[in-house]
Amino acid sequence: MTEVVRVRFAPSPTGALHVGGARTAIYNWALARRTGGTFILRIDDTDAERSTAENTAQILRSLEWLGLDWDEGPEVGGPFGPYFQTERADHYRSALDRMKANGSAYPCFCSATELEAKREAARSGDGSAGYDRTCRHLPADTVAARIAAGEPHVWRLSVPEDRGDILVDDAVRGETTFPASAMDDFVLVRSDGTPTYNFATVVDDADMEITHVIRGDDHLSNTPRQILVFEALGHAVPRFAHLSMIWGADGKKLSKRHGATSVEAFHEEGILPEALLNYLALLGWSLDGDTTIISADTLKTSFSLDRISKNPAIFDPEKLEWMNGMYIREMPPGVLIERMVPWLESAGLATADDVAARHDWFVSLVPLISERLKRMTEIAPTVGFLLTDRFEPDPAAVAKGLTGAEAYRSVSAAHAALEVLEVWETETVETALRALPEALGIKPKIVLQAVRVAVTGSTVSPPLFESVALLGRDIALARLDAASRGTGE
RNA sequence: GGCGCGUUCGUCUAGCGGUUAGGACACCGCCCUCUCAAGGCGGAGAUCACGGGUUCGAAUCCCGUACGCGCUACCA
Repeated sequence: MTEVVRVRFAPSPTGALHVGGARTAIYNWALARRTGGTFILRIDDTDAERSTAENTAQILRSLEWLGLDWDEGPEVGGPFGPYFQTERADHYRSALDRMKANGSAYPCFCSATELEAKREAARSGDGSAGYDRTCRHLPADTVAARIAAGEPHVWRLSVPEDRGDILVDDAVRGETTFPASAMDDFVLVRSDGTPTYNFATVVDDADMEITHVIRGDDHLSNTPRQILVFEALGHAVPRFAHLSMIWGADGKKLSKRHGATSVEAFHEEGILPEALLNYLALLGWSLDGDTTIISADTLKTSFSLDRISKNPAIFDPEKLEWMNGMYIREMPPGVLIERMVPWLESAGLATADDVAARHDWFVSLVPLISERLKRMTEIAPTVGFLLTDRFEPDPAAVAKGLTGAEAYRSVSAAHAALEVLEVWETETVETALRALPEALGIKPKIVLQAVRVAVTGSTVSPPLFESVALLGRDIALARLDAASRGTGE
């Protein structure tokens, strides 16, 4: 049986796309891509209070940034639209009509205070189902009269009396059964006519012919209820896969306290989309237990539901950062240069035109810095001394490496040695500077650190000789001269 | 309270009856070295939550306990 896979990611636009949602999206997308199926994006915007168009737009941007393209949904449309729940009222209405017709839904006139009391009673009693089904067996004419009179009412699911325990066959958890007795006649449609979550998602999943529901763990307990709705609708039940939660380092729900949690925030903090994708994919799924660097292409060919782990995972920013560094290091120079541009621009160090104009210069810069970067935000600080027109040595660095008689002698000797170079490139610079310590009778580390601080303004920098070469004769000499006189440039 | 899920190095995980319990991040040491990194080599780190079973043999199968989490809403 070769069934066409149709999966969906259904975020609620009540906030930005956070890492938990992103991982859910990744798994859905990966399964669709690996199986040649369809990845659907649906916006669960039924919470009118908190849903905003801005959030929706941001979620779409985050998904795109991660490289998760959807086949049906906002902006691309598709044959099963609309893809915003708020635009699907007629679908919920007709689904309810079908359920009214087959007797699987009934109106309930109980007031909020009555329900509260019933809940109390149920909970202090044997703990079984919540609602006591008061309105389930109301005479038909009574019901008709009360509705005609405009009495407020909700519509509830009529859980079949003869329904046995409900089996959820979950791709990650295996088979779990829920006693039918624990299922109450929950609300499908509110008194204002809007559908509840458990109703709307099932109607949508059924209408959109979703075959696999991959979502957060928090929905596992809702699944038997949803299965009941699928059955009432006479629709086949999709396959489920419930993902464990992602926690913060303290084992608590991930929140701002733990640093960045939204995809957008990681972007702003210099994390690469391929690194986030890789890290998140591996947080709860494994290719083989040994491989840690996994590309989107690998995901597309090798992702499978049966290698998703059951246990909750703690989000580890350090590993993400390490991974990000890996991706930066392995990136071809030309590509890294392109990716650097926005960061250079926002730091005011260079424009795209500058980079294009000195392309070769930037290409030779890449190997000097790429193995020193963990985040794109570190680019500006590490190359700033090469590009800035307002060179300001770090006072602490000066105090440490450019203070005292030996340091000053080193710097002026360096100036003298470099000044006479006929060819200004890494090799000649290196030869000239390496000869200094012996000539001056000063330890190499002292000499070179003094030159480093003078030229880069810091005790920590890319390789010195290369840096001096890239900086160019005029600027390098000017900085050495300034340093030897203890003034600014 | 009821129902459900989860529990392997600090962290992410491999493992699916017989392994010296493997890998990765982080950590420590050494090498490399002009700083910082990167890289190489090595190390420490897991009584597989606990207690009972089943079995010749259990991290792996069964039962229970503890702890954590979720659902139990006219939230999603």
